[in-house]
Amino acid sequence: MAKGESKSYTPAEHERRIFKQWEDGGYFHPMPDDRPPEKRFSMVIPPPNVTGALHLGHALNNTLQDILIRRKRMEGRNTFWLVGTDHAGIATQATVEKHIKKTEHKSRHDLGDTPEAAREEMVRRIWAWKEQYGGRIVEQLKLMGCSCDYQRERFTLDEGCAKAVRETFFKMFRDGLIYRGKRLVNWDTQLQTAVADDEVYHEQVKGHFYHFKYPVIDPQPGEPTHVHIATTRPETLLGDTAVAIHPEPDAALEVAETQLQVKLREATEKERPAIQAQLEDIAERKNSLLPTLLKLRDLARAGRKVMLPLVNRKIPLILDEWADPSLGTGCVKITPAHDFNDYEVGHRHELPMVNMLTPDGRVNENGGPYKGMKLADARKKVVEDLEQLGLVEKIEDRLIDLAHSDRSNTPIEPYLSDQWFVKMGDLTEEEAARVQTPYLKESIARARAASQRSDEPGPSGRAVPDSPATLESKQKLPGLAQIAIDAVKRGDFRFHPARYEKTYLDWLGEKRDWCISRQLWWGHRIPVWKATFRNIGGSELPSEQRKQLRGLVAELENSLQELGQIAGCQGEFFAWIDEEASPSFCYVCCKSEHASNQLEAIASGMNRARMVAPNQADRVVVDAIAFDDPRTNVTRRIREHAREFEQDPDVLDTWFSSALWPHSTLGWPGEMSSVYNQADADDGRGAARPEGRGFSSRRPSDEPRPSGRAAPTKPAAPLLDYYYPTNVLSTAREIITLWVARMVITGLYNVGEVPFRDVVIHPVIQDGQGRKMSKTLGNGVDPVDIIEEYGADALRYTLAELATETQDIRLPVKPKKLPDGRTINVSEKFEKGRNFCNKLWQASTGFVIPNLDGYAPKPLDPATLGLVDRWILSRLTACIAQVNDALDRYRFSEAAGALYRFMWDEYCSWYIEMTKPRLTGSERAAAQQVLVHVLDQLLRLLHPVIPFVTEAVWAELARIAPSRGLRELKPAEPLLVAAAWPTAESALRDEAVERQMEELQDVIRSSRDIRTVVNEHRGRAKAASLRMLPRVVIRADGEARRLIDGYKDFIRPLAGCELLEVGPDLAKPPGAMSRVCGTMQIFAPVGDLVDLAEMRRSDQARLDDLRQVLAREQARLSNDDFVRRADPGIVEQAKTRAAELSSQIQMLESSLADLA
RNA sequence: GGGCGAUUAGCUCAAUUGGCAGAGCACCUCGUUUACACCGAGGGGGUUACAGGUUCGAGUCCUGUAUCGCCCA
Repeated sequence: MAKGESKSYTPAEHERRIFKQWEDGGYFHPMPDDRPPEKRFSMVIPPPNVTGALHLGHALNNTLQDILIRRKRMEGRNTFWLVGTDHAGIATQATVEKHIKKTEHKSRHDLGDTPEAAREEMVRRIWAWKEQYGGRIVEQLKLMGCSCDYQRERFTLDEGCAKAVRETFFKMFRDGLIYRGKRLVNWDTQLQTAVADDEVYHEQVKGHFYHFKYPVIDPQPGEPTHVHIATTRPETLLGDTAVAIHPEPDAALEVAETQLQVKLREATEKERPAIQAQLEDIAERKNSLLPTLLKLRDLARAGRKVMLPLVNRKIPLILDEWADPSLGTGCVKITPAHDFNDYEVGHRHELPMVNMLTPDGRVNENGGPYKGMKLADARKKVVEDLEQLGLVEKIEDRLIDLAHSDRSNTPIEPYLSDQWFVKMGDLTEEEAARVQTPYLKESIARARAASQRSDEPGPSGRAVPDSPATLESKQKLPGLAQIAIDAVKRGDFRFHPARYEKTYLDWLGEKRDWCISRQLWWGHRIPVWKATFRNIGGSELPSEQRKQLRGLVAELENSLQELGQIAGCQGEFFAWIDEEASPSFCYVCCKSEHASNQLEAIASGMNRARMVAPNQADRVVVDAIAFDDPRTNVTRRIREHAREFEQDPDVLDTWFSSALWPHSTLGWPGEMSSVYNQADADDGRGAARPEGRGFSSRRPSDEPRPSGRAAPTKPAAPLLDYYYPTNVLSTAREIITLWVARMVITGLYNVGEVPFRDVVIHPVIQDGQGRKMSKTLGNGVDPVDIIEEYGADALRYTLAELATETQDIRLPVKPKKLPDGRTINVSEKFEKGRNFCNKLWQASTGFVIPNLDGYAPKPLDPATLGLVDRWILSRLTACIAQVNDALDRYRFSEAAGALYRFMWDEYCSWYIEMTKPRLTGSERAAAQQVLVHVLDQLLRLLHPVIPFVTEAVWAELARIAPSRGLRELKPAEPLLVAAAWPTAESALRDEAVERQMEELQDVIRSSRDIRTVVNEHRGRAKAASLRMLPRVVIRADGEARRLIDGYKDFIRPLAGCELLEVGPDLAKPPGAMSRVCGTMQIFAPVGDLVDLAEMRRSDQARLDDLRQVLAREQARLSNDDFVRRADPGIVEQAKTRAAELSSQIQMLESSLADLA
């Protein structure tokens, strides 16, 4: 670029080209090598939803990760950042379903003639959708400059993940950690699936509060004839199995009253009326309601029942504290199958659970005459019918907090259904005995050993051998939640900021079982087959038959193992029966898809067309032996035991595969050389093999794998071996529970080691009003828009600077209309990033590079350099240390701030400015060399944050200054992405030089200040403003004098004065304004330039300020306590300061005196 | 209901072990000077939400209140 020609930095001209250079250079695609563990660095990306797009939160998170990994790469580590996407079960399926509904007016069930065909077609459609939109995420990451290994991109539904999912499921199933149970779940009647709590949102809707009466059966004289209940969901009456009354309504009311009175005493004026009203309500209840409640309580004690109207079922009155006498009617209808609280009550009282709902939201056969009606219709009809019977007391309007499905926006119904769960809680001895997985098994053994030790009285004497607590703790053996709790308590990994450890521990401490089944089609299908026995059934099982049943399961299991042996999937079947719950069938879990295919073949009646063997050799084996070979008869025997095989239709919760992400993506299940769980690998024995097709939601178009038998042992997993555990996981706090905790669990369980060392929780970006960014509010910012408007580096810099340790950050958003008519959301905040990049670009390509004519670096000793050079080297050293320290502590904002201040304030505003005059003199060569060296180091430091512009400048600089350094000259690396990270050379830090520089800066600033004040007044007087003060006189002595004298020539242009005089006892010129810098006094004669009376006012104000500060300091010093008790250093500081101030005040006073 | 966080300049946020409350934007004045107007020089702007307490000294530690937000029920 020609000198004098200036051009702003234009990101679009550089970014794509530079990114391609990085990728082509293979810098993001590492290979395991011989670097030791401390010279490696790995991360896995939190996989975004494959059909979604990156939002600003992703941009923030990925910026932070990229900063970390780029620095580590420059430090010479072997760095690996795994990238990929999540199949996001329900979100993706719902999106595609919505799309099909809109374009074809079909539901997913209409996509095929048979349910199976519809399912296959739907899955095909989702895959097609994924192909179309799934690439978007990766594209966006590349636009941002993220240095992920794009060649190793993964997907939670790919083969490797499928394999890991099956392996994990199988192990957990075998260990007894996965079970099937009836539970109340959030049911989405539209999508017909259970949805997780985090997929539910609550909204206030207008509804009614219905008051009904249920008749008491055979009321005696004096007894109530009815119980009064109130509900917002009348139709659930059909599923009522009890009515609850508080066991001590009188006492409960007393307690409530006392509490309110206490509250009233402490209440503010504003709160009083509400509390008063509540108190009156209780008093009223004591009169009117309590007598009835007491009678009902007695009826309940006597085991009396009420008649449930409409369906005419006799249901008991029960005593339970859930019925609060200070609320509603004091009695509560109990519908255990359709209400979460009632469910708990139902369990406490062992009530029957009557489900009255079909999966699509209609009344089922338990609803008698209402069968087949939609819930809304049933509600109307139930109320009408009760009216007819005279059982409706009143109907009130009321706002109801109603749960809605995030995915379909329909109201959630609590629904009792069969689901698969992972057991998270502690284990009993019996349960622990089933565990074979090494890590868990050893944890159990350790806990057992520890509890035995604690039987002996400890040093605290607190462990009493026979106390109930000890007995209880002895029985508690660690389950999955506990091992993850222990890991963080041991310090196996750390949260940043540390406070989030509490979130993690609190959640895990609840040890709530994890519902892993989803009634969806998009996901990993649950690898379990239900085998229904012949000739066995009924829930009441005589002991004789029970024995027979066990024999049957054992035989089935044996036959299956035999089949496994023949078909090459030995040890890959596991049969389990819950005799109590399901005596007519057992579950068979398949470890591989190949094993599952064997069952499928048997299930489909030996339909050979459906057989899928991994290769021809297997096909022959299976055909020949499993079906026809009279020597074994194994399939015949299996079919003799089981009347029917049916694969579980559900898929797994997406988080199940996400939980495995850090190890499944690195090649688990495969063998590590330093493997922890060798035993487990042996246990798997059998032939692990590449799978034929994706196990679940399989892609019909998938090519069969090349044939050929796999090695007889588990494949090696070099990535796992080399990169696991990863170093850092960076994510948002809302998924500490959903994801982080579960990754720790599976990492320990499967690999025997936590998946990461540091968990970085970044803040949430909100809009300017503190609201979440969302589509509905239209306040979201698209990172791609920001990249187009300001450049990727601007986006990254701004986000990095925002990333403090707080939990929310606000980003004021405003819409902007583009020339093409689109309106996008932008934020002025990004201008700071853009300006920052431009400043760097201008300084480098506009000043440094054009001034390098004759650049000829030679080894030099920094100690021989002048003040300015030594100063910038000292500041550079400080900056390197600050950035290192900040990044080591994951303080991204601090690092960004340190870089900003160094680049802008120190390098540009001072160093470059002070270097300008030196470029013409004898210092030219050294100035050029230091100028280049500091820029070189600065580019390296900035690269992780703003990789594009730094790489662009790097290339420009290399053309004219390929060799750089101070003591030692080195050729610049070809690309900055792989250049060495700077080291802070403590020898270059020179605080004396920094202090001297501060004095110079002070003098310069004072002079500029005078000039500005003068110009302001000249402006008002309509006089032309001055670029330079004609004369500045500095009264200085000793060190200060020598300093100023030595640098006079470049102080003058910076200070903006034409003539500069320095001396120990220079006379104050007449009509001069003055400033004080340390021990120096600065005078600028301005009598000819401006009205002195005005100047006097300006100086007077300054003097007053100083006097105030001095007064404060003196007050402090005259306080005995301060002088006696404060840190001596602090007192000394205050004394010095006071002395300085008073001498400065004196100087100013004297100069002010003759300014008139 | 439980937990966590925030409240500092008009806005968005810093402030290390308690020791002189700062930055960017916006605003005001001046300036197109030889890298940069996406710029430079200078300036104004603060009862650190409120009420107590500990301390020689509190934005910082403790207690309480208010408001806002998030997470979990």
